[in-house]
Amino acid sequence: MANLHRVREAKRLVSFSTPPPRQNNGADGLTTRLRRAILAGQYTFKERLPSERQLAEHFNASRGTVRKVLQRLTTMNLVEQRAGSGTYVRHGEFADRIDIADVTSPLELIDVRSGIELQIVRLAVTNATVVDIEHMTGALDQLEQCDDDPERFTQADLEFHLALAESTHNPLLVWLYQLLNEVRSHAQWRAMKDQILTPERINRYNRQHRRLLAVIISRDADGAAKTIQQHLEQARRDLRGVIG
Amino acid sequence: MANLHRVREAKRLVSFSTPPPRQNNGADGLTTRLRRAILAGQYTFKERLPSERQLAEHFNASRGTVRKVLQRLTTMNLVEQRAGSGTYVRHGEFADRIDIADVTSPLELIDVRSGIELQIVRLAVTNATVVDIEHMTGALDQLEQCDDDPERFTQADLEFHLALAESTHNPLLVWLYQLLNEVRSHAQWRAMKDQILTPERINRYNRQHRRLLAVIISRDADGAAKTIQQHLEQARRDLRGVIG
DNA sequence: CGGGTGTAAACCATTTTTGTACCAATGGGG
DNA sequence: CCCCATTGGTACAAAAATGGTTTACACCCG
Repeated sequence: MANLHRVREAKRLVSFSTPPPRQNNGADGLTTRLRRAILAGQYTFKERLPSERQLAEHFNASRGTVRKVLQRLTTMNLVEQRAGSGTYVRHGEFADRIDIADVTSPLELIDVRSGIELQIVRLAVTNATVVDIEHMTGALDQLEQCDDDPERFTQADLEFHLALAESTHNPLLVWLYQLLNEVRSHAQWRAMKDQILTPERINRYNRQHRRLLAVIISRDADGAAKTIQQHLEQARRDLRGVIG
Repeated sequence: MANLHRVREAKRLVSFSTPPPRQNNGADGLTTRLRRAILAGQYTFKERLPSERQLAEHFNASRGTVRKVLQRLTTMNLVEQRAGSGTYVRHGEFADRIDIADVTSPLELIDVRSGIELQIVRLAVTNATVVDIEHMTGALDQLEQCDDDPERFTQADLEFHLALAESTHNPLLVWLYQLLNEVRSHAQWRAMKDQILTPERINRYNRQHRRLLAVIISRDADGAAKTIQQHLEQARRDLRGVIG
């Protein structure tokens, strides 16, 4: 105990404004470490990762802890355990956003957007505040000044729909929508943009946008759902017209 | 020393600016140091910071002092203490570098799932093949053998819904759904799972699952939409019951 | 002196981790 | 075909870590 005291006295002199260190290697720490490793692709799809006992030794933890970690990863659907065989990576079938973008057709994208955006307007009707509505109105004003330029229209359209998503006040929904936008820009969509976005179509889209904002302001849930469905159905039709 | 203190007190009474910074390791000094470290984001959201004893040693203070500091930080709502577990950062929920999973509440997750899954069943009705239906049937059979174990039920439920998603033959949709599953396990969901999944509720969920599969097989789009909406509405209700 | 502050030590309750033993399933080789 | 080593699955108790609490002591300063 006397020794301890001496050490502490010594440290006291060197004690700077150093913030204390963080600590790792609990079940929580291991979970994030392994999860990151898998998401980063250090273990490829269907690869068998080390046995629980090996992992335990490697991470200097007990098998019970490793087991808890693997269980969490299992419920995350990142990994699959087979008794007597091993633990296999279940993530990465579609390894990256870029890959998923490559295998996604514009029509498939619209199918997914339909689900997301319908939910967005539903929640927007109930959750949008006055400030949100101001944001959307501003974005819509900008949007309507892009009648002729497909490039600017695409950008402004994205802005408007993003403001719409944010008005739900659901961060997960916003996050998902931004993810979809990344796919959207990578997909073959860009190639057809110029073909699809004729001035007449842009005008029609803008009328739909204006109507959509109106029904949201009037808190008309059914009307909003109907409007967004018409909007996306229109987009789907236009797309089909260009493709086939 | 005595003089210095008296001067400080005098100044404080006259309420002049900036009391001389006691950069020492008193409770006050430690509070501001730790508070700054947390506000500066040196400890990320939900991170477990060192134990009281470790902090005490690091700051060359006694555990009692550290304890007082942490108590203040707790009342400031910057930090949360759990007996037997540790002290966790409660601040920085809306900082930039965080995982979306950490900031998503179970209710928000259900709102998003509603949109996605509704679209999934819609597309499943039109796109599911005989093989897909076999997959779903198999998953459902397994699901119904987990009446009593919340852990296994969660896993089997995930499997069933995944088969459902795959039956849409829309890779983007499947990819998105798997993304949601990762969030689902990270969130506070894990903590409530055992409270929510009582045997009766599991049974009710399974009846809804069975009905859902039936309407998909019979290609009844409206019925499927209605069923999945009821299913998620039920989940939302159960969740609300546990939370509030 | 008395009040405020910091230190030290001990003990409790809870949670987490570890250690251990055994079982069941898998897969390869004799 | 059977044997057997390896793997995950499970259960249980001991040990360790952690916050919660109390008590006693020392110091400083009004």
